[in-house]
Amino acid sequence: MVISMKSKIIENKKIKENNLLQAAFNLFTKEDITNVSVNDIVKNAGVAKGTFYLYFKDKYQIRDILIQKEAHRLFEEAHKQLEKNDIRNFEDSVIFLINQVLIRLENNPLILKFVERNLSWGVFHTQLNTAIDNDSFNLIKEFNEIATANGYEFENSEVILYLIVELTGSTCYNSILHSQPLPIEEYKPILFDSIRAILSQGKKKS
Amino acid sequence: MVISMKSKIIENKKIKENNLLQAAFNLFTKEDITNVSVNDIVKNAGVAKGTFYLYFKDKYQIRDILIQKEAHRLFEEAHKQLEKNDIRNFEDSVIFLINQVLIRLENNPLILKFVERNLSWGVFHTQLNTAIDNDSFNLIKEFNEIATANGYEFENSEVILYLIVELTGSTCYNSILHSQPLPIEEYKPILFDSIRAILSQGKKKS
Amino acid sequence: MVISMKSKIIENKKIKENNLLQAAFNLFTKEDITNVSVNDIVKNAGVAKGTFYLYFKDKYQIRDILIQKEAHRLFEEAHKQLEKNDIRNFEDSVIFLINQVLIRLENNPLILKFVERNLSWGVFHTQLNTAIDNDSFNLIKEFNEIATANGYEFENSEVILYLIVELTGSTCYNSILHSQPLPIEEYKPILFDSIRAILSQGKKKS
Amino acid sequence: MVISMKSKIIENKKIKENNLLQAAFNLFTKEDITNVSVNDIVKNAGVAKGTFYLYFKDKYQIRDILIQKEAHRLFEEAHKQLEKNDIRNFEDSVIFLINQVLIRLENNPLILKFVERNLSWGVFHTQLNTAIDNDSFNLIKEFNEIATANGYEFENSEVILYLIVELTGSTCYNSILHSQPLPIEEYKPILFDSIRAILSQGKKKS
DNA sequence: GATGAATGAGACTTCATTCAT
DNA sequence: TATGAATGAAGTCTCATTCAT
Repeated sequence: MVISMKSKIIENKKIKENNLLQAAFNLFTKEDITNVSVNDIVKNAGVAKGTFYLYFKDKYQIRDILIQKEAHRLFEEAHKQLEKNDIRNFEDSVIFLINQVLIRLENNPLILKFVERNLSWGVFHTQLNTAIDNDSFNLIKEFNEIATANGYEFENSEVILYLIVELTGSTCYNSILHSQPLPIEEYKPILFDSIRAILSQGKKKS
Repeated sequence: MVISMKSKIIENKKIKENNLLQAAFNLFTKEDITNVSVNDIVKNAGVAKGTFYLYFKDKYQIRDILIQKEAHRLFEEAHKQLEKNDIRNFEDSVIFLINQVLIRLENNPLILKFVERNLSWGVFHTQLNTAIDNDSFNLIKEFNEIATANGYEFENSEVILYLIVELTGSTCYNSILHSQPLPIEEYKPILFDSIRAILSQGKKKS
Repeated sequence: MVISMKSKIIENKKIKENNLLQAAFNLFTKEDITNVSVNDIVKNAGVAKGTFYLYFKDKYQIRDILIQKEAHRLFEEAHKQLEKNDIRNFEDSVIFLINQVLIRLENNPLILKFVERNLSWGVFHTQLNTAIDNDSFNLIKEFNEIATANGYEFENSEVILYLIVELTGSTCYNSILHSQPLPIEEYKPILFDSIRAILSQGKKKS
Repeated sequence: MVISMKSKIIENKKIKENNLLQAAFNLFTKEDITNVSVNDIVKNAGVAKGTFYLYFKDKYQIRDILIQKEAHRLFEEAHKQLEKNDIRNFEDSVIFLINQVLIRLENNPLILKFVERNLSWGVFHTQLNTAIDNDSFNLIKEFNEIATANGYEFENSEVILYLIVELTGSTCYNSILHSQPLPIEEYKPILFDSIRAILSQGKKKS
C-alpha cells in the first residue's frame, strides 16, 4: 500500500506526540511533576524543545491528558472483564468492577503513583462524559440498569458511584503503595463490606 | 510584671516565627505552594529573607507544620462540641463529630483549600498519635468506648475510622469548594447515610 | 562566499562564547576570582545570565580554559622567537626562551596577575601534553635535543625543566608585580645565573 | 597562688582567641578558605558569632596570623636541629635546614596543605623581619656568617636565600602531596643538587 | 513544521556584619 | 565583654517560553 506524502507527515506528527506523551509518563511516574522540566521531557522524547509547544501548552496539560487516558483504559479493561464473566448480581458487579481496577493497579503501581490521588471527581466526571460520547461504555447508565434489574433504586446513583470511587481511590492508594492502614489484601474485605453496606441502602423493600 | 532581657528576646523570636507562619498560611490558602516563594512569605511577614532560614528549613516544612496545627485544631474543636452536647448514641456521635468538622470547613473554605487532600492517613495517624501523647483526646479509644457502650463491635476500628475520614475528606473537598457532585448541603445526607451504613456493619445482633 | 544558515548560527555561538571568555578575562585580571560574579561576566559580555550556563559549568571552568589558552600562547610565541633567532647553545636557548616569556609578562602584567601562580605543574604538564598532541612544538623533546647536541645529558630532563619553570614562575611573579625581592631587571641576572648553574649539572665531562 | 580577677579575664580572653585560631586552623586544613565561613569557625571554637569580630577583622586576617605562626615554628625547629648537629660546612648547612623543614612537612601534610603555596615572599620576608625583631634567630645573618666562614661570598645573599626557599616551596608542595613530578624521596636528590649548584655560584675562587 | 540558542525573571540559599541586649 | 538574632545584599543556577533560522 502506498502512503502519501501527506499521511507520512501526519504519521510523523503522531509519532512525535506519542514520544512526548510516553516520555512525560515515564518521568512523571519517577518524579514529582515539579521536578520534571520540559527540557527533561523533550530530551527523553528525542525532539527539540520548541516542538513541545507545538503539541502542548505546558507540562500540566500533558499530565491531564495522560491521567485521562489511563483512567479510561483502566475502566474499559475492567468493564470488558465484567462482560466476559457474566456477573448479574448488582452488588457483585460493582465489587467485581472495582476489584478488577484494583488488581490492575496492584500489578502496575507506576500507574497508581502517576494517577495518584488524581482519580478525583474532575477526572471521573470527564471520564463518564467521554464514555458517553465515545459510546464505548456508559458506566452510570449500566450501573442504573443492573441496579434496577436487581431491585435496587437510588435517588442519585451518580453520586453514590462517585462516593464509592472516591472512597476506593483515596484509601487504596496508601494501601497498595505503603500497606497503610493495612496491606491491600487485608484491606479489601473491609473495603468491599463497606461498599456493599453503602449499596444496600438502595435495596428496595419488597 | 518584670520581663527579663532574655525573655524579651525569646518573646520576639516567637513573634517572628508566628509572623512567618501566619504569612505562609495566608499565602498558601490563596495560591498553590509552588506559586508561593520564600520571598513572598518573608515580605508578608515583614522580616528579612535570611530570617526565614533561621526558623525553617524550607517552605515545605512550614506547610507541614501548618497542616499539623490546623488538623489538630479542627478535631479538637469538634470534640469539644461533642462533649458539650452530650450525644450518646454511637452513630449519632460519629456523624455529629464529622458534621462539626465539615461546618468549620464550610465556614472557612480557605483552610479546606489549604489542608486540601492532605488530611490523609499520614496526618490522620499522626493526629491520633499526638492526641494520645497530649492526652487531650484519643479519638480511637473514644470511638471504641462509645461503640461498645452502644452494642457495636468492630474487628478493626482504626481502619473503619480511617475509611470514614478518607471518604469524607476526599468527597467533601470538591463538594464544598466546587459543589461537585452536589453542593455540600445536598451531599451531606447522602454521605451521612453512607457512613451510617458503614458503621451499622459493626452492630451486634442481640 | 555563501555562508549557510547553519554556519551563521555556529558563528554566532562562537561570538557569544568568545564574548564571555573575553569578559571573564578582563574581570579576572582586575579582580580576584572570588570577587567576580557570573553576573559581572554576563553583563560585560552583553549576554543573558542563562546563556553563561549554556557554554560553561561555572566561573572556575572559564578560568581554567583561560589559563590553558594563555599559557599556550605564551610558550608558543616565545618558541617562535627562539626559532627566528637561531640560537644554538643549550644554556642560551633555555635562558632565551625564559626571557622571552618574562618579557611578555613584564609588558602585560595583567596576564601575569591572572595566570598568577597557576603556571604550576598541572598547567605545565598539560601544556607539554597538548603540545605533543597538537604537534605544534614539544618543549621536552626539543630541550633534550638541544641538550644532547650541546653535550649535556640529564637523567630526568622533564623534572629539571619543571624545576626551572617553577623557580622562574614563583619568583618572577613578585618581582614583576611588586619588585620584590628586587625589580625584575635586577633580579633577572641572578635568576639566570642560577638557572645556568642548575643546567650545568648536566654538562658531560668530556 | 591567687589569680586576680583581671588576670582571669585576660586568661579567658586568651583562651577564646586560641580557640578561634585552633578552630580556624582545623577548618582551613580541611577546606579551601572560601568554603569556610565565620559561622563554621565560631561554632567549632564554641564562641558566639559576634565574639569573632572582637578578636579578628575577618577570616583572612586569621589565616595570615596562622601562616605566620606555622612558618615561624617550622624554621625555628629546623634551626634548633641545625645547632644540635653542629654542621659547619656551608652547603651542607643549607641543605640540612631545608631538609629539616621538608621532613616536618612530609610528616604533617596538613600544615603543608594549609600553608600551601603561601610560603611566598610576603610571609618569608615578614618572617625574616620578625625573626630579627624577636632576636630568636636571624636566618640571613646566619646564612652570611656560615657562608663567609666557609669561603662563600654572595652579592645579594637575601635574594639567593629567597630564590632557594621559593624553588623548594613551589616544587615540594606537589611532590609531597601528589608525588608530582616525582615522589618526594626521589625528588629530593635532584632538588638538593640544584640548590648546591645555585649556592656554588658564591664559592670564592681561592 | 521543526529546531535549539537565547532569554531573563526569579527561585533558593549563604554569609559577613551589625547591634540591641 | 559577650552574645546571637537579624539583616539583606549578593551569589548560583533553573527553566518556561520565544523566535530567528
